[in-house]
Parts: sequence; structure tokens; C-alpha cells
Amino acid sequence: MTDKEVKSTEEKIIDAAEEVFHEKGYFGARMREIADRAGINKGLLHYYYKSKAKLFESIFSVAKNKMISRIQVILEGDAPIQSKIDALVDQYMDMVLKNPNLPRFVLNELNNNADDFVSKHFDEVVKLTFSNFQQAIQSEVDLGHLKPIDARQLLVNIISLVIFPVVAKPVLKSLVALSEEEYQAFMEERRQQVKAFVHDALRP
Amino acid sequence: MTDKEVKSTEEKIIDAAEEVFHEKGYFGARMREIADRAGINKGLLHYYYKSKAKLFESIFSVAKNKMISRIQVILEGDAPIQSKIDALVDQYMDMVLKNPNLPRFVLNELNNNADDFVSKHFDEVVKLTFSNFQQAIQSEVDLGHLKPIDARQLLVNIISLVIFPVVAKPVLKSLVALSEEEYQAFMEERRQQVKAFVHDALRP
DNA sequence: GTCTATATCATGATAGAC
DNA sequence: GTCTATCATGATATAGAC
Repeated sequence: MTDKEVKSTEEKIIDAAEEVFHEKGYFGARMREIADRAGINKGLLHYYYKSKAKLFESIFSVAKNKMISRIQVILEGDAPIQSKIDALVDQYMDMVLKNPNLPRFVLNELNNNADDFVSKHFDEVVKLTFSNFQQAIQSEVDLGHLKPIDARQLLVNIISLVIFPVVAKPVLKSLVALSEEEYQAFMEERRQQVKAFVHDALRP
Repeated sequence: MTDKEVKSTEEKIIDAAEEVFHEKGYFGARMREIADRAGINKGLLHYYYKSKAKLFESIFSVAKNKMISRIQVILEGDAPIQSKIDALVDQYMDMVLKNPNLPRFVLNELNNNADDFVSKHFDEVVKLTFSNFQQAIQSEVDLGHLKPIDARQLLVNIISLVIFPVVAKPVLKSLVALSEEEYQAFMEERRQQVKAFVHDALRP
């Protein structure tokens, strides 16, 4: 949907709720602010979503899917491991740069909720995906193409290198004294840098 | 202070407030819950801290210092770069394992506040520290001891590799299907793994 | 479907007795 | 210093007119 099209009320609500929940989290978000940003009033907001909790669930579910859908496709494919890693970095980098508040939001809300909530959203999805990746790593190691490494640690390394600098954006800007433009450039450089860093670390 | 000593009311408040703010963040925290965990009532809590905001500032300031004090000492010393990196990983790993909610808390609250708030807490401190590190990296690169790398990117890499898996603990436990004990073991392995990974990536 | 007005409830904060 | 009781505010949620 492009900006100039007329949004339905439902769409206006979703868009506004995404903004506010992603920025402020569940507890920081205000139904009032969501209604305002959607250009409607609180009564109408509650007409569409009976409660803040319902609206949140809807927003969170979409966010969670954005975070895991791409990784899943990549890790399950049968491309060579180096291209998998590069694709993983590129896809995640695209996603977090386009939705800078998404990772923090998902991470925080997963943390706020009990373990069974986390399992419900992640477990089934992720087991197969990961074991495929693990096997791919192992065979490359066996062939002497990669330095031996625990596949779990490697996967965590890659994701850390991409997501953390987005979650920590405010610190980063202070830490290396960046303006907004410099930060964007830094992250764009980072795309290549992370790929090279991981590649270099895996040299046998 | 050990557990069996009698805590002053002030100490009980600080300890309880740390727990609650670190777990729930500013907006999720309740003065009621802080009073309960401290074993006092809300009236007394407000006698010590006139407002939630004041109490928060006090807790946040300590948390922020925990996050930057160690890194600063290490990066400013004149040890060889490889030992600096190892020390940095060890120190940060110790800290985040002992205070698993600390990084998320600091990161979130920095994000919730305006840029000048961030600058106030970080800027002056960090400039000198970083330029020292940058020079150390550069001379090692010049000597051919390290593969050329942007010092900013390297520093962000190291911090990402240590902190992210703590911030993302719930995801991690699902992603690689870990129990609490397995997670702790994973993180303990990680201490060596990160050092080796960074070291390997920097081989010329 | 959309709005205004209102009910309900929880929270931060204060007042005052002891 | 510590407690109980209460206030004031602001947020979610509902009722009802249009």
C-alpha cells in the first residue's frame, strides 16, 4: 500500500499501533496516542479492538513473524554455507534498517512474558531450521573448508553482529560520536564488514 | 554487603528498585511492587524518594556506570591489543552474567529518552577512551600483527558478541532449545568462543 | 461506523496519626 | 521513621447519541 492511497480505519489503526508499540513497548504505549496518530478517537479504537491487550497481540504477532520468516527461508535452503551467511546478513540488515525499532520491541516483549509464551511463538518453527543449518556447517567443517566451530555459537554470532548495533543505536551514536547520517553510513559499511569478519573468522 | 547483614531501609529500597526497574523498565515498574519487595509500604517509599522519577534516576545512574566503568579502564590501559580484547570480553561477560537484566534496561531507557539525555550520560566519558583504543588498533595493523579493520566496527563487534546473547536470552533458549542450565553452560563456553572468534577474524 | 460523555480502575503522590 | 488512609490523575474501557 502506498502513502497516497486512502487507508481504511483498520489500516490506520494498525499502522499507528505499530509505530507506538514499537517505539514505547506495551507498558509505555497509550491507547490515546494510538488513536491520535491514527486520526480517530479512543471510542472508535475500542470499537475495532476491545482491549489494549488484543491490539498488542495482533501487532506483536506480525513483528515476530518479520523477525523469523526470512532467516527461516535462508537457513532451510541448500545454498553453500558462505552464501547462506551472506544472505542472512543482507536480509537481516535490510530488515533492521527498515524497521529500526522492531528487534528491541520483540526482544523486550518476549522477555516480559512467561516462558510458555516464548515457546508458543518460536519453538516449533525453529527446531528444524536450526538442525539443517547445523548439518550444513558440519559438512563444510569435515571437508576442511571451515575452521571447526559450534554451529549454535556461529549462528548467535552472526545475529548478534547485525541486530545489536540497531538495538544499541543511541549508545552507538555516542560511543563513536555519530550524527544520524554518519550512523546510517556506519551501518551500511557494516553490511560488508560483518560478512568479511565472519568469513575471516572461519578461515581454516 | 552480605545477605545476612541487616539492611537499612535505604538499602532495601535501592535493592528492590534495582530488581523491579531492571526487570520491567520505567513504565512497567510499579512503586507498589518496589515497596512490597523492600518489605515496606508505599508511604515510606515516598518518604525516601519523593517521586518515581527521582528513584529511577538514581537506579539508572548506577546501572549506566556499571556498563561503562570497566570497559573504560581496560581500553585506557596500555596492555597489548589482544589482551585488551580478552579482558574486555571477560569483564563484560562477568558483568552481564551477574546482572542479566542490566544491558536491556540501560539500552531501553537510553532509547526512551531524548538525545541530550544520552549525551549527558555518555559523551564526555567515551571520546578519549575510544581514541586510545583506535590508536592501539592502528599501530598493530601497521606492524602487520592484525588484519586491517575499522576500529569502530571492531569495538562494536566485540560488544555485540557479548551483550546480545544476554539481551536475547529468551529467544536464544528457544532458538537452540536450551534449558536454564544449558543456557548458562552455553554462555560459559561462549566466553572462550568469542575470544577465539575475534582473534581468528583478525589474523592477517 | 463514528463520535461524545462517562464509568471504572490503578497508580503515583500526599496528609496526618503514632 | 513508619504506618494508614486518602487524594488526584490519567488510563482503559463502556454506553449511548448520531
